[in-house]
Amino acid sequence: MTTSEQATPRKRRMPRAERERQMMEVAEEVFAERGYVAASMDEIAERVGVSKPMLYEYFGSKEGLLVACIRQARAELLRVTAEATAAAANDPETAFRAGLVAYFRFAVDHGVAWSLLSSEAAVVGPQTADEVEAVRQQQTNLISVTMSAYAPEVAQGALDAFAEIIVGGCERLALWCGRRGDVTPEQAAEHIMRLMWSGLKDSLPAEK
Amino acid sequence: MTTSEQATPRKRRMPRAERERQMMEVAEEVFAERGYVAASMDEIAERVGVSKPMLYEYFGSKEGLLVACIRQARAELLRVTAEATAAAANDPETAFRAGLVAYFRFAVDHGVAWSLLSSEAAVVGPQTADEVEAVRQQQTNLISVTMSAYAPEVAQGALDAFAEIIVGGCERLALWCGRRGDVTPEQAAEHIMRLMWSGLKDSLPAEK
DNA sequence: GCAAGTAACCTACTCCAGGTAAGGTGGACG
DNA sequence: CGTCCACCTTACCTGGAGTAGGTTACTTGC
Repeated sequence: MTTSEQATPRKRRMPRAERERQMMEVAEEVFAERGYVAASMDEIAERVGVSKPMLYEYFGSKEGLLVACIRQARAELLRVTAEATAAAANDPETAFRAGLVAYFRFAVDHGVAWSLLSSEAAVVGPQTADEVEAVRQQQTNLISVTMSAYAPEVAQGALDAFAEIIVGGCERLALWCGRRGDVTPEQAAEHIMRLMWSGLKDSLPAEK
Repeated sequence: MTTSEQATPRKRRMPRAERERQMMEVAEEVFAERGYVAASMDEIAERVGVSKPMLYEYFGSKEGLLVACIRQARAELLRVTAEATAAAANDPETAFRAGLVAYFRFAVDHGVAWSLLSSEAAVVGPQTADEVEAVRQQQTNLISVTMSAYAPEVAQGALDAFAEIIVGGCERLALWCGRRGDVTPEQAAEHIMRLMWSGLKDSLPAEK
């Protein structure tokens, strides 16, 4: 009887790492579809084709599962934005624009899942809120550090404030782009540049 | 026996409107303290000094209660920002700054409760997400309309994008101010002005 | 003053989803 | 070919959202 289950790909045993990846993938889908609160661990388990205690074995709790998803996305986001800005390190304007483009491209690629995570996650509990906040702080920090390399003598407080504004503005704009569907990352970045570059440049010291 | 309950202010019957206001007040507190998910209707009911079915009688569901809180805050926010910009209608720069100050003042006044609501609410379900989104759209719209009054010939798309960026940047900056604790609304507004005014002005046509 | 009506309120439940205890199963390795 | 461990399951507990139905006290017409 256990033989020849035609279509169904016969329940497989998997090594932990692989199962974890698969679970996170499914979880991201389900969270995106239903929203975190409405998503049930039973459904995620069922879609993975595994029983609920496995999820708890590997992630500890529903929130833990969400945190794992966010953490992975966050690492990816840091990688792409940092690489983009580093590639054009000699020119602040180009670097800034490249970072923006990379950010918006990431948002587009991860589509619904990322929007929902980024706008939804905080409600859950301190753990998750911290995790989402960490994503923003990481980006804020990247921007702040990059700027202060170009403008060492500007007050740190002002730079931090600018970084917050940039991150918040980008996040909102990314959501807006997703809603409209017809805005490219380059166009989005251009909007940010138009609105902010002039003010940013003026606050930085004279170019070398 | 029903007489002389010394300290406890003897359970009072209240008209619906008053009870509703009181419930929303308590709910805002509890949501802020525990976060939406962790907050329990039983606790809210107990703190109000009333039984759970009353909450359901008046608000329908836990999410309904949250929605009511947000909706009230939203009306208040619209009022203060619209009034502030209208007061200086002849000068765009002053109007913009006044609106910013009013926004940040509101964020400060509502403190933790507002931050949590604004950053937490979306996770709950479509109802709440829509409600929070409506707050932002309301502000976005206000900004967009105000701008297009000054710059009728600028493409609507660009104006909308700017409005989104402004709203997102302000939201993030407000949270940052709350975290630091020592930033006044005026200073916050000044940060936004420094970063954005120059770009905004250049995108608008020559001043009258 | 008093019956009648209704708005405010309560007790006592159901049900669902997060989380857990305790135990099967199959392949790797001596 | 036995035994060990990682992978996996069934069957349960618990707490909080939501509800059915009854009770109390305030108002209103006479």
